[in-house]
Amino acid sequence: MYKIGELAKILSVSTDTLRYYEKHNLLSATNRAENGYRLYNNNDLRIMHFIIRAKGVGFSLNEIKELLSLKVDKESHSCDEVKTFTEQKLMQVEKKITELVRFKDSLQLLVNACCGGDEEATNCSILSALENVDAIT
Amino acid sequence: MYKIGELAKILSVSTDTLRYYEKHNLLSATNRAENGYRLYNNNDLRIMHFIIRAKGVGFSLNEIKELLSLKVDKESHSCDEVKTFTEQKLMQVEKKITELVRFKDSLQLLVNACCGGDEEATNCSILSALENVDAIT
DNA sequence: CTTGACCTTAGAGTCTACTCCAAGCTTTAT
DNA sequence: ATAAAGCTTGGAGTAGACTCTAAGGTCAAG
Repeated sequence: MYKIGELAKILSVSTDTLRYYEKHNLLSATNRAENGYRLYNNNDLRIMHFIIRAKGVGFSLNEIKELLSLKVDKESHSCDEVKTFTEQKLMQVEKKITELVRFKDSLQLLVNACCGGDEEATNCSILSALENVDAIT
Repeated sequence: MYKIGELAKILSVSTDTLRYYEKHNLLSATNRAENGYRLYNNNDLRIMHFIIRAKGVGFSLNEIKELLSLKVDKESHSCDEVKTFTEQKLMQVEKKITELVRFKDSLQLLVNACCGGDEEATNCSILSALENVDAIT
């Protein structure tokens, strides 16, 4: 069990952020100590890792909340509903991956083309690198 | 040459957004008509595509501005400086790709594992899917 | 047994990235 | 020729995601 400050340190986020996420129903501490302190367990840690990763690749907290609430059970969502929603997200993620790979290629091109040789290149920007990638695509 | 409204339509953004980017030095229209209207060309269009893509995969406008200003020339940055900066970004992008692939695997797992069979799964969440992926990683 | 670090809540403040509004000029359609 | 649509600027307003402040309770170390 981690106190809020301990979890925050492990994750390199602020305690305020953790309380903010709780307030907005992304993650609440599994239980509380008798003194009222929040107590987080390893599952909470895992969820936070997920949130941080998802945020890093461009998902909003609302989207992340939706993803976290994805559960197949009789009361809430049917299997088909979850499947449809998830497949949509899957397509989004695949698109992001494609774009990142393209992005990566541009950067790689910039490093190689502009700084590969001995002499200094004088007119070498991310945009001219992108131009080439766009031409290929 | 596109007027601001035309470019906005092509890109599915608002004219306000284009003016906002100009104000914050991400992209200014290449020239102006005699009446003062902004006129954008295909290069501007290309830059906007880059901005939109970069934003979609989690880069902030400031980071994007930095990327766009990457140019190798004597006055501003040396080849080595650009190379170092770009390689850092490259690592960031590679990390994002790894995370997205992992993310994708989780979602795939959710679709397959929870909705593959005929009967309804009752305890099937993105988190249990993630648990498996984490176990592999 | 008190000092300092850490915890609580409630609420205010900040930064980013838009988004909207007002007042006025230009262009296009009827 | 006049109205609607689109452009200009400057500035205000908003949503999302924190971040900070105040006022107070808890706990380990000296």
